[in-house]
Amino acid sequence: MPELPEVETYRRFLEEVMLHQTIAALEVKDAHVLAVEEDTLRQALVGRTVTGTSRLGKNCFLLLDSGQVLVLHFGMTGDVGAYRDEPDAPRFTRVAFHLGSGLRVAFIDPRKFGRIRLADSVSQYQSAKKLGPDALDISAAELQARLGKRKTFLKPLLLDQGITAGLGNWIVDEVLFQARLHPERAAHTLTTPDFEALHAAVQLVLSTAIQHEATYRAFPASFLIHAREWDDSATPGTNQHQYCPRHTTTKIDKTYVGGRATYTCPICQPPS
DNA sequence: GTCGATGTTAGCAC
DNA sequence: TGTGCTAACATCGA
Repeated sequence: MPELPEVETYRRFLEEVMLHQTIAALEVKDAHVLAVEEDTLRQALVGRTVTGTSRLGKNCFLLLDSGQVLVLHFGMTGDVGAYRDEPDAPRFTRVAFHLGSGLRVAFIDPRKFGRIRLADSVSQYQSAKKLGPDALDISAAELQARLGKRKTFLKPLLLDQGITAGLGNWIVDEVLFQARLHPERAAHTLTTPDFEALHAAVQLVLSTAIQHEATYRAFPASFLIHAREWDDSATPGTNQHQYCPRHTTTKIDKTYVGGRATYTCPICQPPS
C-alpha cells in the first residue's frame, strides 16, 4: 500500500541492503513493470554500484555510480524484499536485482501497476513528471500559495502529485480529519489558520506513519484510519472502529469525492 | 461469480 | 487553460 510513508520505509530498507553494493545481474521475471527496454536497463545496472538512495513523494531512487538514477514506483501493491536462493523469492517478485554479495533484492508487485525506469537525475525526473515538492518538505505558506486560488475541492487537489508529492487516498482522509476540514471545501475558502492546520496535519500524519513504518494497526487511536473497512485490528471479520475517535457514538461517513472512497466525521468535518 | 481496491494516466466534454 | 468525470491498466482477495 505504498504512499509516502511506505515508500520511505522501502527506501530505508534498500539503503540498508544496497548501499555500496554492486549490481551483479538483473533478473526480469515479468517485463510488464519495466518502463524502459530490458536490455537498456541491464546495461545501465550491471556492474554499477549503488552510491545512495533518495525519495520524492511516492518515488524511490537508487543513485548509481554512473550518475544515472534507477527510479522505482510501487503503484498500488508494490513492495520490496530480499532473499538469497530462488525458492525463497517472495511471491509476485517481478524483478530481482542480484548483488555482488549474493543477496537478491526483489521488486514485488502482485497487480503490476508499479514501474521501474531510468532517469538522468532526480530533478530531471521531477520536472519530466511535473512533481511538486515532497509533502514532508512543503511549508504552510507554500501550500497556501499553491492551493489558495483554486476553486475546486480540497481533496482532489491534495491528491494531485503536481501540487505536492506523496499524499495518497487514505493519508488525505486522515490529514483532513486531523485538520477538521471537509474534503469538499473549495480550496480558495481556506484561511491562513486553515492552511496552518492543514500543514500541521500533514506533518503529524506522515511522521506518525513513518515512525510506525506504515503499519497502520499501530497508529494512535485518535486516527481515522481505524474506521476504514480493511482495518480488522479489533476483531477479525468485524469492524469495531467505525465510529469517530473523538465522537464515539458518531458513525464515520463513507462517500466518494473525485471518484475516490472518502471517509469523514460529520461532526468534526462539517460541510461548508 | 461479483465487487472494490492503496495509483496513474489518457481521453473526452464542457 | 482549467476542470471533472470515466475508463483503463492487472490482479487479488473478500
